[in-house]
Amino acid sequence: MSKKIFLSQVKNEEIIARAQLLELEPPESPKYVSDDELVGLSVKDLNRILKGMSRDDIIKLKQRRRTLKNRGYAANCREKRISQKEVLEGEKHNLKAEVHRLQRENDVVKMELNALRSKCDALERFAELNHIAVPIAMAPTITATHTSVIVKTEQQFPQTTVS
Amino acid sequence: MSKKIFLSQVKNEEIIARAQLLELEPPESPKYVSDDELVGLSVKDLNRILKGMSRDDIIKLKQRRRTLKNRGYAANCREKRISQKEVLEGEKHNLKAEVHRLQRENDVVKMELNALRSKCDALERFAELNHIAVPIAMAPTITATHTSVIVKTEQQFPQTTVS
DNA sequence: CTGATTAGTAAGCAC
DNA sequence: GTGCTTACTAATCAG
Repeated sequence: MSKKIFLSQVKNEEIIARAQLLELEPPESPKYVSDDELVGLSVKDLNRILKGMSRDDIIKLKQRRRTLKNRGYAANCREKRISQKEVLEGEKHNLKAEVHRLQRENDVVKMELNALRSKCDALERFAELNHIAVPIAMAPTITATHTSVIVKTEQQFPQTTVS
Repeated sequence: MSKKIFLSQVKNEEIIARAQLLELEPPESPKYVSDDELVGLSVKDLNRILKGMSRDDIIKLKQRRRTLKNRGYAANCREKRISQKEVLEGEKHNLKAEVHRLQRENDVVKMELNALRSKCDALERFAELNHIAVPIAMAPTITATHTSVIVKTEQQFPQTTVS
């Protein structure tokens, strides 16, 4: 990849050539207006400069102003396009990070759930083995029907009844 | 929003004018080559056509070919740009969907975890109230230290010992 | 008229 | 020489 050097700002040497092409006064003349000046001029100031010029020169100067303005608009448009792309890429990057964060969080919660489930199962088996009847509110219930959860235990809860 | 109608394909009426401007034969002449033909020509076929032409005409025809090629390259470049943008937007959309899916899954798992935690707590309180000693493997342990988990119960587990 | 956007053109670069 | 990308121009549209 080499650095691409494109035609961007008009070279200084070209200013006179451009002015001559447009039949305007070269930089030496007080009537000469540089590109930067011309685009920056307010309509009021522009008319002040246009005073005393021939109709032809007025049309040409106005056209040059329009062209210069268009040049700026085009550059603006390109810059906007690039920044919009960067915004999209940034949003994508953030969403990717969020997905990874949520996946990690999910894994942690699922591990906690599995650990707690093992413990709960053990308590219930302990109760059953020792013939301890627990209140119905604490009785084993089948809750692990969510397919979204990774369940490593195939243990089926035995139904116990109140004493 | 009105439909923008830009200059795209060169109008048929302009072909002759363009040819005359380039000092080439108009469509009636057997030497005439249309834009589509010219860009589609292989170098071999191009040279066949160039045979017998003046040096000037050769240069001009080659330049026209290059210009036509550039027109296609530019269109191609624009199309690529917008398709890349669409790809980015699609990826962003998919990631958003994935984030929402993971958030829902997370909520489900957390609710299950909280429910199971309540049940486990109740079993342990029941054991303590009835002076039932459980094996150390099932003894309450403080596991809810993960800040990522929404815990609605501030219940602190009492430490029990083996019988 | 001003600003934005589009297709086309030429220049420059990489292969 | 071919293809791509860039800045620039003119045309066209919206406000």
